[in-house]
Amino acid sequence: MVLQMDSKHSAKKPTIADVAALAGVSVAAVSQVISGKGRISSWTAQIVKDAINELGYVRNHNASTLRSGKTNLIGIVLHNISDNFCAELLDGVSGELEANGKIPLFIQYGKDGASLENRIDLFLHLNVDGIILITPYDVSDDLYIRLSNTPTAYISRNCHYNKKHHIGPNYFNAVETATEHLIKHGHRNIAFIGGEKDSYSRAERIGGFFSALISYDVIPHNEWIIDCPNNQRIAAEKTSNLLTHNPQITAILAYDEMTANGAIHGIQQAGKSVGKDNYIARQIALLCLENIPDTAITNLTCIDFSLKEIGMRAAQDLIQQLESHPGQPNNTVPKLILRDSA
DNA sequence: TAAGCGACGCCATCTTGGCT
DNA sequence: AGCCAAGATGGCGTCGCTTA
Repeated sequence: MVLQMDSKHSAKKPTIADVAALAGVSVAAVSQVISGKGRISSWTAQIVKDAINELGYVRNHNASTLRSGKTNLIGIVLHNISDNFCAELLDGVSGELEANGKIPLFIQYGKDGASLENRIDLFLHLNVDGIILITPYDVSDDLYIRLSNTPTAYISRNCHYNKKHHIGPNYFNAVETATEHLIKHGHRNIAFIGGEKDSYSRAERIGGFFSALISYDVIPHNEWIIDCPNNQRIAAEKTSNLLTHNPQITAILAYDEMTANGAIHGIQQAGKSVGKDNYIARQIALLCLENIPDTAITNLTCIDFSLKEIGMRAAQDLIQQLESHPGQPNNTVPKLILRDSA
């Protein structure tokens, strides 16, 4: 019987009370040593630390959660971790959370909304302190209601900037900046290639494009705005066709990296080359509306949406909510990365 | 005034005891 | 036997008090 009790006792994890008993101090004193708060002499602190080492004591996270009401867990729900958009955002989000003592947990969901709601419910059952939702789409009103009692920051590709705690790439400003750059370098005949017709973010990009053209008194040509699926071959065909029938075009804005790569081939098929020199009428300036890393083979001028920075700002917004100082995340300013193509 | 301690509260889950 | 309310349990953080 005694042996059984001893065996059972030895298997039990040491608690703060065990540490206190071994150190000859109160539980409160041990707690203060562990947290670094309160007034404890260095002599007592050292005795407590020795007792902790001797027993192999580790603070019980569940008990700490019970007392403080905080888990320090932050649930990150994202669409697809292998997607560059999500990966870059996640880099910023997790870095900022860890720097503030939070534990990021992430989970991905499929395309169906039910799966997204299941993932969110899972985090709510885990009693996370807050949630960061990274989604390609705008969030439904039902989901907003479901998350209304949980501090949440939203990042999405197509976001409505008037919604609270919502941040995302500012496509309008990005394309406005890119178009201005081309106009300032003498281009008046600029085409826009790429994106699906029903895409919200494409509409936003075209809005920025038109805004820049109009503010510089450049006449927009609707027939030079070409939609295109995410397919390099089709982008090449459409670019070649456009340039063959409209030789006055001197610059192209490409929707994304795939479109830009297709456009390079299309420009060559039309008997021209990619470059900044629009005076000899044989070079087409090409500007990609998506960040292309320096390591890429092509040397394209492009727009950097600062996705890592967006992730950091969303995490900062969530931390402010947790500290009961809710603000509103400021959107990042897209940067133009100048290279050889435009 | 520094150092240390007791008591309380957190809250989901389990146990106990009383009642029908 | 079944149900329900009340109490106990787990480990920890912190307020406010006591002691030297």
